[in-house]
Amino acid sequence: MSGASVQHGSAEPRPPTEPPAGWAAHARAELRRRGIRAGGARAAVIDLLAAQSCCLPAQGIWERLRRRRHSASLASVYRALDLLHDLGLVQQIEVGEGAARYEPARPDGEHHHHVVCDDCGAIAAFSDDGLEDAIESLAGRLRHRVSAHEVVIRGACPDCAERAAGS
Amino acid sequence: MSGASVQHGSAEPRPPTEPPAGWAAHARAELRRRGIRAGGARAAVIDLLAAQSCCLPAQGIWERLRRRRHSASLASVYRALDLLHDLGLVQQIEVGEGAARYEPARPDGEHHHHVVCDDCGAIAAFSDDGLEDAIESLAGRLRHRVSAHEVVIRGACPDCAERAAGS
DNA sequence: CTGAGTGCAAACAGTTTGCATTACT
DNA sequence: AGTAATGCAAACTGTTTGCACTCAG
Repeated sequence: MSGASVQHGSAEPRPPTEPPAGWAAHARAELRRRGIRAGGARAAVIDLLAAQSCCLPAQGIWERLRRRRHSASLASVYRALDLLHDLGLVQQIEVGEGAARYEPARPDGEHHHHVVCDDCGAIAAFSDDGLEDAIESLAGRLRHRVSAHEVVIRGACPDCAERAAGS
Repeated sequence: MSGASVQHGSAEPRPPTEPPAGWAAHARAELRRRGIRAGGARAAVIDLLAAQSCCLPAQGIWERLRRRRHSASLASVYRALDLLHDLGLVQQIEVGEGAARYEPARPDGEHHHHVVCDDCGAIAAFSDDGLEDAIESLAGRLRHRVSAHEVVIRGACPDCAERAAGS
């Protein structure tokens, strides 16, 4: 057993993780609770994020909204994301392509990290208990009051690796 | 033992890690080996990076060069960093402040990661064997051909945490 | 009715690029 | 001498902001 040891750890880059079930409702409730309105653009962004699941750049979110002929200005998308991020409802991720990416943050704290293909730039998600444990342990030893962490792994994705080896 | 278990693991955010000893020479040699010239700006950037040690943004590098009245255009700084990064001589780091940061990459592969203060934005370095082990193990289970990884931890730094608790 | 939310366009910051000039080797 | 490297300034990209308008509560 070695590759097989992947069970609850699920270190395999999974196909775009399933969208967090009640996230949209959760987010909306949170906004309402704070007396923040959510008609128009803000609501559209929430719905879209809830449907997608793996991190999207602001521009990507905006484009998708367009296609759904749910026009919203790019500025409003940024504002909505910024707000949701401040409320801890979405996580902002930097994979180093200049543009920030956003994805819903599950209320239960469950989360994943990302592998970025050196070659084609594809982004996949993975989660690994061993990694989380190591970080938790580390967090206890740091003098910082740790609030979050982010891991980015780089490497050729299966397809690109094969293509490179093949030729 | 708990905080004391920090030995070779050195999970403590260390004061700006000591600059990698012969890095400048190593970098220069590597350039020469490839027939790449390194007078002017490029050399200045190498020297500066070798002296500093923890990640600096491009602008910061440029400013420091100015102060040393070693004028070099910002464009050249970016070009130099880009080149060095392509050659694997410097690592590019994104801590999510919009600007990329750069630091010398040690030839022996030894490296550290960063903790960013949520409050004041200060960046500290740390390294942790447990974390590295977990990532190595994880890398083996991924289907990607892993080439690098980057961990960013966020949280209040000791000073800010204390200040927040104090008031 | 009233202010929070939105759209638009202009402003910004970081980074990249074209081209003429400089200076290593 | 010949060519890679540099400087300058303009172009680009992602993101933010000011202001007038609109719509949800």
